[in-house]
Amino acid sequence: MEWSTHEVVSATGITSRTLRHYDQIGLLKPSSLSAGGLRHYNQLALVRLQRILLLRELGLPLADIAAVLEGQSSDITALQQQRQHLLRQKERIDAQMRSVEDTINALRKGETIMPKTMFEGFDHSQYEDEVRQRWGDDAAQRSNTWWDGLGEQGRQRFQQELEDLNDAWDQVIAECEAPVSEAAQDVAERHVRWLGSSWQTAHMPRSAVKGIAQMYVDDERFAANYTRVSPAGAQFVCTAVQHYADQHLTEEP
Amino acid sequence: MEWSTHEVVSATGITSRTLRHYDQIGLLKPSSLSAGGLRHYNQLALVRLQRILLLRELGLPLADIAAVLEGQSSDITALQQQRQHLLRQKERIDAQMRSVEDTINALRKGETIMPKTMFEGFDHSQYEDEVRQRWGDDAAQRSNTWWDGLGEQGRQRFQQELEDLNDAWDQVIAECEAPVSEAAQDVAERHVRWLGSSWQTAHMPRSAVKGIAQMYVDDERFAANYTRVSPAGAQFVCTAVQHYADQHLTEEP
DNA sequence: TCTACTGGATGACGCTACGTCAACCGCAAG
DNA sequence: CTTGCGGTTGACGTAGCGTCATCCAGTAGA
Repeated sequence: MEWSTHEVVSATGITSRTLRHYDQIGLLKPSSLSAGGLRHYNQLALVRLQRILLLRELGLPLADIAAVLEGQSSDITALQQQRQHLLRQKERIDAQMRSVEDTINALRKGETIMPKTMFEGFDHSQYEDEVRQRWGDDAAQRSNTWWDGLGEQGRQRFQQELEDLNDAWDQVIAECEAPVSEAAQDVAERHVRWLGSSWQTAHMPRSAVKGIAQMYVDDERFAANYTRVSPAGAQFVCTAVQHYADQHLTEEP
Repeated sequence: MEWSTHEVVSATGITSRTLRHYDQIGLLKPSSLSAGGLRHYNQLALVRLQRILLLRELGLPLADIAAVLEGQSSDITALQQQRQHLLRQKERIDAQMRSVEDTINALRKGETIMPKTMFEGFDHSQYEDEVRQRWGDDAAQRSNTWWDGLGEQGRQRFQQELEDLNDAWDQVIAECEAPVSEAAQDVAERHVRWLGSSWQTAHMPRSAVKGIAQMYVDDERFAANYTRVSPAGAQFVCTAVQHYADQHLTEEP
C-alpha cells in the first residue's frame, strides 16, 4: 500500500516541493519510483515523515532531525539543546521588544532617533541630571535612546576608546609636550574623532568641539579625568583640542 | 574629516564585509573613494550608519531600515510593525518551548515519539479516559504527543478528512449499496488510508484494522457517527472496512 | 489518432545578511 | 625588488523551501 505525492501532500499539508527537498537532502527517500520518476511513499516512509514533521514543528533544523532519525544523536539530547536554543531566542526577542517599546515612546515624544549628547562616555547615569539641566529633558532622553541602542559591545568599545584616550593624554602630559606639539595634536585628533563617533547630527561645528573642550576645564568632574598626572592636565587637553578644532574643523558644514 | 574602512570597523565593531554589503545594496554609500577603490566615510555617513545599526539591533530587516532612512516609511510605523512581528515570534517560540518540554517529559518516561492511537479524530480530549483504560497510560500520553505535534493545520485536516469520510459513508449507506460494492469499497479504502495517516508503527496489520472496525459496532460512541441515516450504518461500515482489510491488507509487514 | 489535461518531474534562481575563501592591487618600508 | 598592510572585487555557502520555466507519461475526449 503506497501513496502518491499528491496523496501525501493533501494528507499532511506539506508541499510537493518539500517532499522533493527532503528527497534531495536524503532526509526522506520515497519507497519507490514509478514511470516518469513519480515518487511513492509506503507506511514506513509516512511514519518517518510524521516524525520529521513533529520535530520540525518543535523548531529543530532538518540536519538535527536527520541525526535523530538515523539514531546518530539522542532525541532527548537534541530536544534539550533545542530548549536552550529557544530560550536564547526568547531572551533576545524580549530584549528587542523592550528596546522597540522604548524607542517608540521616545519617537512619540517628538524625538529623533539620531540625536545624542557627548556625555555618555564619562558616566552615563551619573550625569543625567546635569545633562537635563544644561540641555533640557530632550537631550537626556535622546542620550538614553542612543546609549541603549548602542548595544553592549558598542558601549564597551566606546568606553574602551575613552580609557585609551585618557591614557594617551596622561602620556603626552607626562612627557611635557606642548598642546600644539605633534604628539598632542595626534591625540587631539583621536579625541575629536571619538567625539564624532557619537555625534549624531550631520555636522559637528568647530564651536561645539571648542565648547566641549572648555568644559573639561570648567567642570571639575570632567577635569578629574585629565588631572591624574598633573593639575594642569585639563587645561592642556582643552588647549590641545581647541587648537586642533581651529586648525581642522569648520563652523558650517 | 573622513574615516577609512578600518577606522569605521574598529569604531563600530561591524566587519568590512558588512560595510561592503551595505554599499552593494545601496543602504550606505561611502562618501568618497580613494586610490584602489578604498572606501571612506564622512560624518554624514557615520550618522547614517549609527541609525542603521540602532534599527538593526531592534531586529528590523535591512530593507525596512532603508525605507525608514529614505523617509519612504515612518519610523514609528516601522517599529510598531516590528513590535507586532516580535510578538508573533515570541508566541511561536513560547508554544514551541511548551511542546519541547512536553515531548522531553514523554521521552523521559520511556516513550517513543512515533506512537499514536486511532481515537484522536473522533474526539481527542473527550475519550482520553477511555483510551487510558483500554490501552494504558502510555497510549494516552503518546496520543497527546502525536496530536499536539500535528499542529493546528494538521489537526484541522485530520478532522476535515474524518468529516468528509462520514459524509461519504452516509451517502453510500443512503444509496443502499452493499458493503462489498465498489462504491463502498472505495470509501473503505479512503477510511483505511485515513487510519494509516495517523498510524505510527511501521505496519498496520489486518487484524488491527478489523479490530478497529469492529469497535464501530461495539462502541456506541463510534457507532453514532455512522447511524445518522440508518441504524444499520455502523454494521455497514464495519463490514465494508473488514472486507477491504481482508482483500488488501496483510497481517505481517 | 491527435490533443488537451492531470500530475507529476527536473533544474535553476530567489530570499536574509552577511561569513569565508581566493585572487589581486596600490602604496610604503626594508 | 620584495614583503606586508589594508584593503578591493568576485563568487560560493548558509536554511528551507517558494516560485517559476520547461518537460514528460498516462489518460480521456474529439
